[in-house]
Amino acid sequence: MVEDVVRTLGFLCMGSRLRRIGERLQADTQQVIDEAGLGIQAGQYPFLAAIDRSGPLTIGELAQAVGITQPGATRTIGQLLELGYVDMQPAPDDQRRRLVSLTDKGQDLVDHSKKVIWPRIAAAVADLCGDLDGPILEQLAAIEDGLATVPLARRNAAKEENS
Amino acid sequence: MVEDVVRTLGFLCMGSRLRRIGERLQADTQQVIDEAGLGIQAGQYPFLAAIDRSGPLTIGELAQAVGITQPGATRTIGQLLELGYVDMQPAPDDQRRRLVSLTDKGQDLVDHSKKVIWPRIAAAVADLCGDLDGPILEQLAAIEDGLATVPLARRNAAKEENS
DNA sequence: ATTTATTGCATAACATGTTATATAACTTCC
DNA sequence: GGAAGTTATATAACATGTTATGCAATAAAT
Repeated sequence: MVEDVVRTLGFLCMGSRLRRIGERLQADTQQVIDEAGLGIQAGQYPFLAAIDRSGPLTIGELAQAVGITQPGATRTIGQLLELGYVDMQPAPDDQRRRLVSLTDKGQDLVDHSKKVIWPRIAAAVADLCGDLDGPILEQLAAIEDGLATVPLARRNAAKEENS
Repeated sequence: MVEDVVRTLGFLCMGSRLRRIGERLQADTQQVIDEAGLGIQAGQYPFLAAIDRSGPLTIGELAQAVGITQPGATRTIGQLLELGYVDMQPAPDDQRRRLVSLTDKGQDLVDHSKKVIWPRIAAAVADLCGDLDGPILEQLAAIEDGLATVPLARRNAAKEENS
């Protein structure tokens, strides 16, 4: 058994730690999405959600909304275009800007996700860390331990069993 | 001004959120390292720290210690070999395993880092989130806001000014 | 009005994580 | 003691983030 240095070093490795947990959480989330048979990546959802919430947005606005850089947004939107979930058109008043909107297929996916998948994911994550409190390092440890014990995809069933 | 969807969606986008914050924290950490004139990447430090703490480790043990997959460890150790901070030799009893140890240069870097850089980084991160408490989503919001207000690299100076 | 600066997006190059798989070295099991 | 399985590492292929930079469209300046 090897010591987990990143955990041991605490604040010093906070960046690595958060990234690592984020990656695991997102991988677990992906599993939930896949089990539901939806052909989409977890990282693409925030883009669809942003448009659903705010109406058509430009690439730059999407990058801001999702909190990544513009080239990253350009790439993900390219994927969503390929998948047929969004549509892109030059803004009428400014030919530089590209307005990205949901297609019917994209809106259907969002509507279905809102009903079926998003609540499930949010509930599973809430089950994992919703009741935590206290210093962040302790909460992160609890989250890592929790994920190792019961993966996210098993956390809805567990809740339902209790009802 | 565009709404931050990832923040708005809370638990639903927790994975993206943690990753995003981790990436920013690590970028800020890198800045501190660069300002100190050290030729090393933030993500390489945990490997050096792991060997420093536990003595020579194999690639697989390093991967475990740092919490990434083995190919990732292989690559980072390759970089550290190039940089001359570590040395790698087949284990005497098992030729498959490669024992990675610190070179003198690597040990010097670790010793210097322990004295000068690591406390600085840990203090800056502690300044950012050490006093936080409460639900994780609130703490994450505070961390993001805090980073946006005063980047990590400015957080030691600020502390020292008060003394 | 035409030059100059700025803005918005695309693209290239790179960083660093992942999964899948090949290969060599050890173990196991008749 | 040799065949078959297992383990440790390396490598390839891919995902998804970044920075740097080019180009076209717009805005600003003289």
